[in-house]
Amino acid sequence: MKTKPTLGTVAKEAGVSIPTVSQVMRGTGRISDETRERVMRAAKKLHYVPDSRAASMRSGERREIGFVLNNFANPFNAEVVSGAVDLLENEGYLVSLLDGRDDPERQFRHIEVFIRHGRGGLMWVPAFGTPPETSDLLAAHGIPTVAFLRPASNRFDYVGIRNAEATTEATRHLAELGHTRIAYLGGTDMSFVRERRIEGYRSTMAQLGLGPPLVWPSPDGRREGMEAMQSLCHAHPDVTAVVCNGDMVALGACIALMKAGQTPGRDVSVVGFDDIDDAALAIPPLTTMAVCPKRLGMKLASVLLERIRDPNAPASITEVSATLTVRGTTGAPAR
Amino acid sequence: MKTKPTLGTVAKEAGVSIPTVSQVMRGTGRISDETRERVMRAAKKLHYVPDSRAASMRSGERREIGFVLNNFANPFNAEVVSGAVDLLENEGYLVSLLDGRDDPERQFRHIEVFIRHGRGGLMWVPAFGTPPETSDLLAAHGIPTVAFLRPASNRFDYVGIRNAEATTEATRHLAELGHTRIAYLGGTDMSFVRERRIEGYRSTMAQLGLGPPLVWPSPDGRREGMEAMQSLCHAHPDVTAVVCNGDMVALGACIALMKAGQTPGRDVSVVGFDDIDDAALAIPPLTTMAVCPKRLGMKLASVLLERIRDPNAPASITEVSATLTVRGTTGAPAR
DNA sequence: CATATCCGATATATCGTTATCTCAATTTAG
DNA sequence: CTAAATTGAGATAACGATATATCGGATATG
Repeated sequence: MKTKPTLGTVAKEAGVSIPTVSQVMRGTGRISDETRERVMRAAKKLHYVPDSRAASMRSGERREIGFVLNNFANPFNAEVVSGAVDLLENEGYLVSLLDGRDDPERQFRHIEVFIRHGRGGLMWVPAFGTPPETSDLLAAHGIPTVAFLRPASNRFDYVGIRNAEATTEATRHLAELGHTRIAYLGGTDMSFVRERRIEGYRSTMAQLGLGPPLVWPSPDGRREGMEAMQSLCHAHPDVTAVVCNGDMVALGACIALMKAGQTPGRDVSVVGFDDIDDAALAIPPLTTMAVCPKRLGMKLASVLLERIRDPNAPASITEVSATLTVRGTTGAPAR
Repeated sequence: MKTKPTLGTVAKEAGVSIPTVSQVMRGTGRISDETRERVMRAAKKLHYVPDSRAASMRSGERREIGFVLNNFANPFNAEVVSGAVDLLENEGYLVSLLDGRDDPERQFRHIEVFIRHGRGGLMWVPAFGTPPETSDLLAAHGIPTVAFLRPASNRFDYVGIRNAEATTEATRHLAELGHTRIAYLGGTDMSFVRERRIEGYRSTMAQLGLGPPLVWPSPDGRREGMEAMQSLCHAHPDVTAVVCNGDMVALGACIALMKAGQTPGRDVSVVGFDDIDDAALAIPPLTTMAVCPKRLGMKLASVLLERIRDPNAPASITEVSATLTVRGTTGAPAR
């Protein structure tokens, strides 16, 4: 048993022609019950599995999807992926993932890899500074593509979050509790997402007549958030509340506070963003702008499916709102 | 620009034959500098990307790998994947993931999907109760396969952890601190991994003359671990230390303790397993049996690469040790 | 000057499928 | 009882690439 079973070997085993086996396997054409039976037996005996690469060459059908994102390890992304994969799997699609690490050149190579390997659709979180080259490549191959979180080009569908609206709500929530020195914590470069979120924060600070905005950068991740919060507290001890760029940074900020003997929600208030699974479980549980990453992933996948179904429809824009979810890390400022 | 560029369209653009373009793209054969130049220009202009499906049909080369695991969301798995993907990416392979959810039937379908889509190698965490059918299928297609964590069949390579050795060390550590009522927390069905870990725990308890072993099941995950720990504490308030089946359960157990006003490492000691990134960051930081998931993933990938290189070598067994990493969640029992 | 060698490119067959067409045998209609 | 329709299957040609063989012409060899 060394050679892989093909239509040919099954046909020989069953004593019929190759097209006949093909038709039996797909349930098309006119086949007598007796022949069908014989072919099925032969296929089972040889463990025949059709080769979808060969099939898709001829038929043009592609049932593999690529997903380029920027940080596997981030739970927000993991949950988005899980939602998207669930939906696509049900429709008979196979999803493969590549980590672009927010590097435009790396992303370009990854997209090329997906095209090379015949993916019939792409989901993609475009890195900051993506060259038009990348979009041209996708367009030249006519690959159904949905940009996620950051719009890449108006040629593609886009699924994202109403960022400014969310940070506006977060900032207002803190102000209503009585906070006046509110900082923005997290993110590094001026990515599309961060820009919008800071915009919401800034404009609300100004509108409410609160002090000058204070933006403190931090890479994504629990440890990084912890370290950034430590340096922020050191540099600006008067800050009593922070709006965070993401839950991981927020959880890190809480760790920093607790290490310094302070209690999140009492001494300093913290608002996260995303509502990853761990947010509700943390001690204290994290107040956050919830977007339900799993649902977002399913939305993303369904937009892609629609695009595949109708490649000529005009590019769509889908934005979902985040909802303020008050838990334990926000409260009135200490006297 | 609607039709996807192929060797044919590039050949026409450059005014040469199809095989010539193919040779230029792959850098084989004898091609004059002038022709090469012309072909390259045409390829760039048309955004040509070779179709690896067509190529692999003819050449037999497969550079796609499948990975069937059982829980995307678990950070341990995420880190293993990240290690494996890093290594395979460098060798020019593309990895796709499917979540088998520990269901043998689902796994069988996933493996079939991977075969159908022409994967040239497979990494696989076999579900408990995998039927011989699954191995037969893989064998019939001659697909290089490495079983991860649980050996599926002696036909395949296996990469795993010395589980019994690790829980022996964990239990001994707790006993040396003075604990006598030590429970085992986590896992549900009697999977290969859990069986071995419990075996190490049981035998050490017996060897040290400690009370009857107490095994308390829990699904994987922070929340589940928390709930299981709560019920364990309720049913057996005399337990002063727990050996956990994984870090997520251990972190959940710590949350349960803190919610009950107790301090992990003072009132009750907790030992995790895996050493995921969050373990060191938790408050208090988690004592755990460290296996470095990223390195493990790379090991897994390298075994697969060797298997692909030499399909006829005898099946190998690779086991790595976990090392006790003492942090903040273990200490002498309270008076 | 005839023959052998090498260079640069093309012709052709093939991988495992599916789409389309053909075709003999059987059934139905008139 | 002949003509038309139906049935069940096979023949053939793609899909986009690669492997192998071929081939004219330039160059080198004896």
